Amino acid sequence: MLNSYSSADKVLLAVDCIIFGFDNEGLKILLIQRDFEPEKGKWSLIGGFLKRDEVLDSAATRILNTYTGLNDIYMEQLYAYSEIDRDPVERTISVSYFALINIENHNAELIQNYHAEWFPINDAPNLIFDHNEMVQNAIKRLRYKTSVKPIGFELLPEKFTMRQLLELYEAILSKELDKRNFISKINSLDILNKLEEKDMQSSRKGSYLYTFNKEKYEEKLQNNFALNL
Amino acid sequence: MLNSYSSADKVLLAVDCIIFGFDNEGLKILLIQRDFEPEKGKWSLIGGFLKRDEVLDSAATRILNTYTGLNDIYMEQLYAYSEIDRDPVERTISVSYFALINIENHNAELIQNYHAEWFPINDAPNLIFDHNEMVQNAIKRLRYKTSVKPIGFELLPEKFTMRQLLELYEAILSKELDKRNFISKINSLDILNKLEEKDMQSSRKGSYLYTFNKEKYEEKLQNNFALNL
DNA sequence: TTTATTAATGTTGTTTTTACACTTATGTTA
DNA sequence: TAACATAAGTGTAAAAACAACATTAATAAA
Repeated sequence: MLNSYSSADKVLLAVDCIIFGFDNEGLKILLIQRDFEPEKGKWSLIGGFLKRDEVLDSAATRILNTYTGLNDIYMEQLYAYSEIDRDPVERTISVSYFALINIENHNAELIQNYHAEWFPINDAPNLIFDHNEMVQNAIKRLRYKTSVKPIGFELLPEKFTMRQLLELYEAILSKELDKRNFISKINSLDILNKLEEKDMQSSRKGSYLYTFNKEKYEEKLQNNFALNL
Repeated sequence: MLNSYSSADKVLLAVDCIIFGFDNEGLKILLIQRDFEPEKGKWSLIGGFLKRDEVLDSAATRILNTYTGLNDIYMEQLYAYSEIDRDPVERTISVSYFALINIENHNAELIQNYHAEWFPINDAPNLIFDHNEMVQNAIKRLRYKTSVKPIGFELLPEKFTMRQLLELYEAILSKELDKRNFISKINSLDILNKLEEKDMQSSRKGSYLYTFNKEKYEEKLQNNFALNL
């Protein structure tokens, strides 16, 4: 029985993560300042190499966990980048993943130790290799996903206001949305719980807080829907 | 200067192609009967290994060309499959690509020599490894693409009737479409040329033949659109 | 000339989407 | 404590898109 495809070439396989977060300033990505050559000191996506006994999804979650301390995060494979000289050191194919995290949840100390930092997506530094392209493609995918899955919620704190949700969608789609139409569309999805509690930070009147209805949310995650915003 | 990431593991990287075709019997995929171990004699997607000095897209077009003789075919990268034992011989990550070809154009002799064969998508043999899953995901992607790009046209002969186009879309979406609504939606895209010429095969009356308007077609390829069928 | 067959064509009711402005609640300030 | 300032909350009407549907037209064959 054959036990190798001996004539075929082997390559390094990397995983790079586009980690999206959202806070009151807008949509951000988590970047790291490389502390090794090549391109030491330059900004980069968070990444690492696939291990021999590891599945790509596991590598992505391992890498995310290493740099943020987070587990059980929504991640999705995006695309394999394979330009010959994309990494000048050695032929490396990189598979990109995107993750959505609540920006307040991550381990701040950890990311500080790694020289990682959040940047607004429209005001991020130039990145090494083909990472700029990876980010642009990830944004596209995020926009698309947003329209077929109730995915944006991963980015918000547990309790949030309608305004926060609206601003999140505006940041993802980078366009203004009509407040009333947005609210009625979201309500028609029927995945939110309106709480008694109000958030008094943002206004005199205060605005109601919402949480997701986990069950209905999971249900919608299964069956795609169309959310035309 | 660093010239290797010496601690990282290397793996084999394969490319597997889901090749869609369409004829008067419906939507089909091109499969090959393996003539090497493991799983010799079983049906499989057409695939091969990435070479050291080769980009994934090139590998995909090389493989497609090898088995069909075709060049300049629309191909798109889909997904990287990385289960540890997906290939029992050796750890292999496979990147799937899908291609759309006009079933009458390929080199029939070539595919015969390779023991390749067209199968209706709903009546294909069981495939090796994770190839069944790859095919199912490719069908999903094809359906999606169809709704945002005028992509299905790649599968038709140069001149085609509205009925053929309708049946192609019905096959891709696997549902019946209303003929009149379909035609008016297609016409609203404004990417077809209606010829004087009629196809007299299918009826006494004959039905007008159409070609794509290349320019407008290219234009639509840039800017996504929504085609809700 | 009749017949049989498929092609071609438009309208209407329903649903969805968009555009749009005033009132309410409440903390702050005079 | 009354007026004020601020953002929250709410509904409707017009326009656009969609879905459902049946008749006439062209031609080859009988």
